[in-house]
Amino acid sequence: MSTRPAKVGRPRAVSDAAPETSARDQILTAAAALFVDQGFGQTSTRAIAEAVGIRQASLYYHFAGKDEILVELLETSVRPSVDVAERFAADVGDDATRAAATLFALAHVDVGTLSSTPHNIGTLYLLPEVQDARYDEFRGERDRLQGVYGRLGALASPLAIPEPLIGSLLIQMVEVVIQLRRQGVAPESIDRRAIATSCLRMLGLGDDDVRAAASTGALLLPRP
Amino acid sequence: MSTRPAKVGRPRAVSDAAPETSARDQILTAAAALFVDQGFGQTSTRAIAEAVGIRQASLYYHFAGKDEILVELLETSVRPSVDVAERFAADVGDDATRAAATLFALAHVDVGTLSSTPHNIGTLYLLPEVQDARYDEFRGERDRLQGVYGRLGALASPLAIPEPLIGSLLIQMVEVVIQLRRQGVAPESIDRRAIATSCLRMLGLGDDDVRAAASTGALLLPRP
DNA sequence: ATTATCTATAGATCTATAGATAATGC
DNA sequence: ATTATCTATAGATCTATAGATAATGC
Repeated sequence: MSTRPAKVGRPRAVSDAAPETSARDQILTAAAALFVDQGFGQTSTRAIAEAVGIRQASLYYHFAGKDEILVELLETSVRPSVDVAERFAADVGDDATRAAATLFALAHVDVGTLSSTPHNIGTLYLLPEVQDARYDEFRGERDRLQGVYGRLGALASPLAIPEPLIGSLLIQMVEVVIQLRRQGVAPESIDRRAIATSCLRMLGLGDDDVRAAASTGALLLPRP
Repeated sequence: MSTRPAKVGRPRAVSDAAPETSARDQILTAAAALFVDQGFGQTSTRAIAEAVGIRQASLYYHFAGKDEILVELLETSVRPSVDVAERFAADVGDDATRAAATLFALAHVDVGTLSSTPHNIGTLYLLPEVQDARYDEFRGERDRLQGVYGRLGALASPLAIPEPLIGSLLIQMVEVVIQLRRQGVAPESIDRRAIATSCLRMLGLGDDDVRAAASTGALLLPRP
């Protein structure tokens, strides 16, 4: 049997439910769950601390305040998506067929991510508080993600839809997952392929092109 | 010159900026603006009162609490949409062509409504607080709206996308307006037709069918 | 008498800081 | 000595109620 590493610092008053996880991560997880279902302003530092099993004041050892917790949650949720998107988009050049396949793959991955995230964390982006200047950096990353969707979509589409609208519409379609989960749909039952192909159809691709893009795009997906 | 009607009740300490509007409506408007851009939990009753130009305690003469204000805002924002949707959908029968035209018209109207609403009030639906049982009735109305979109979409589409996903996707596409406005796009510059036709393409309609549905659907629109 | 406001305030938070304490590390 | 917690609390809110007041209505 594994003896767990002895812990530095005064022990908690309430015994630690997840001793393998760092206190910092425990806080992030608890806060995410609360922000998502009660909102940011409605969630007190006390409620977060209680969920973790520490005293309210102990939060401040790890974070300067509630804001900092949200900043961290937002950054870590969007950064990986942007990285994937820019990696995918790098190889596309200006080939419409390839753009369509890449877009399929990107949408498929993002739908998967949004589906499997622990507490429907995607919702955080919808919080009104995120409009505040405090979260500019996060919104900047989001804009980059939307830019990638817009460029791929404009390239793949035979139509002349303005690029900013395309980007917004595509992201919006992918984020239907957030609303489905809110409505109680089981994350495993969400059909990634159906959503990704809907994106392609929205762009005006015909049946055959959609099918081709989906097959080629499937090859770009990470090993399942 | 019009002499405005004498006012009952103790006068306000601060002079009334919009004497034509009922206090109740002034409160709703001010609260909507604040909820939308700071969030519900972050908005204090004091802030609302201050925006209106009354004392914090005076709010309670008109509303039992902050919740009641949000309830009222949600109800009045969704009810008209549901009414329009059900009126539109009533005449469709099971004719796919007619369903497509009706869906075009419905999407066009809703995009227009979301575009022209004073404070991007559509955002309210995205507040996490709205998940609470307190707002069940509102969510019920929303579900009806989504149901209409789903039925029309399923009828119009040559594909076999599951109806619940169709409804969610269509509403989601229409609500791209909310995100566009958040991103600073001018409401007048939002292209209703482009969004409504995107909905039809997403369903798998070909170019000709989309064009036909848009022309027929345009006839269902209220006089502009 | 009724209406719509006001002033004042109780009681319940909530955030953030100061300083103590109980572990391990060296 | 360092780390991660604790206890205690100041000071700033915030919500909701009680009761007074300044208009109009009858």
